[in-house]
Amino acid sequence: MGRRKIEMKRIEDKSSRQVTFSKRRSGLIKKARELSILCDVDVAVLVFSNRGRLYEFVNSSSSSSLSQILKRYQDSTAADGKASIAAVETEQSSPSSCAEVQTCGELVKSVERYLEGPELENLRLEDFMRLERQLADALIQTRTRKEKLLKQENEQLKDEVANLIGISKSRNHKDLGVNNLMEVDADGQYSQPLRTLPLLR
Amino acid sequence: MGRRKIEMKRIEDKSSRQVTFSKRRSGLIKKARELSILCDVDVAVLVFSNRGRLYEFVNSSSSSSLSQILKRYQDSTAADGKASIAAVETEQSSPSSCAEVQTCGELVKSVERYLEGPELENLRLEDFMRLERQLADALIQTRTRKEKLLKQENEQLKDEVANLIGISKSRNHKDLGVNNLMEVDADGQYSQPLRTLPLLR
DNA sequence: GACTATTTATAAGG
DNA sequence: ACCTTATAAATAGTC
Repeated sequence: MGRRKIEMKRIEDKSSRQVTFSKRRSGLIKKARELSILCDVDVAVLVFSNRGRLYEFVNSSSSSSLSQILKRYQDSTAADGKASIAAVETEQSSPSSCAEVQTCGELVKSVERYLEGPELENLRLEDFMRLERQLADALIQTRTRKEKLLKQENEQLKDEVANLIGISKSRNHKDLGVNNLMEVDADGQYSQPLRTLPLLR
Repeated sequence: MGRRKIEMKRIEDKSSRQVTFSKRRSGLIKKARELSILCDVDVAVLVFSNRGRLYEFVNSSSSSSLSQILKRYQDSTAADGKASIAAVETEQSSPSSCAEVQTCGELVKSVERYLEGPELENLRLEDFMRLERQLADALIQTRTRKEKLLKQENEQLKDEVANLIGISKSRNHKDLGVNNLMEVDADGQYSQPLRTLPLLR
């Protein structure tokens, strides 16, 4: 149904996959609504984005058992009442202003869900052995990344301090230009001088 | 999409409503499958005919939470004794011989996705600080649970060994019944005697 | 997000 | 319930 026929396989380009996801998701939900109206039947559609967000359609006159199940599900997932609340398509939810934070929150949420859920009781030893390894790995990677960022921040701050000191020192000079400031900065850690510095001249 | 445009309201003629139901239902499920394939997301579609039959689509790699919901739902309907056997339209929902393992796998998957994804580059320090805490907590809880299970297993094995080599006190008794075995086991760690033990008498 | 060339879904009819 | 076909609707590519 487009300019070209497309192969039925995962769309590799991330951007167009996202676009298609958005279009087809709303198409699917529209069709679900039409089916429920035209044929007077109960329909539920659940779509989970890769970020863990839920888009759903459930016609209002759905059987109580179904809506109860779904409600229970939403309650369990909407533990923290912020952006993690499932986006409900019928109400045309607003997109998140800060996807990366939500992504982080999503991971945390799924960890919490996992550790708090009733499934926990049913897991076997091997599952916990495996999970432990995975979490340990994730923790290591997270710590590595955190420390890298801490270090970067540290060096930026050092440079900033160095520059500020240099500026006060160079007050003795007649004509301190941008080029001089850049030389002071040079320690190979970042390619551009702090943007605020030129303003201090 | 037909010879004529139709009003979006319940089709009154029973026969054509049935025909439309059949056509649109399969169309909806086809679209659901395409969405799940093209965009690599989890999709579930549930359609209940007004006779109570369930037609569903759930892509096989669905998240545990989803399949658990569906499973719970199916259990609840089966218990009600309504339309006991769900009619599965096209794709069979994931057989998942062991839902809890899938749950574990799902968490791992989301951790991996999180740590491999391009979003990682956009996160800020605070996100990693928070994530580290969460992962550390999750790790502690996982280790606690793992060790508890290890301990339980250990004690079960000890008892099993004790029973096998006849070290248990009960050996001195003439008539060792199940009740006695249960007493031997009693250390508060598990409520039932091992099912295999009675066979060993 | 809007536009259209196409493909796809499907309403009506056989 | 299955085939056909005219037509409505969805949507892939594009800007």
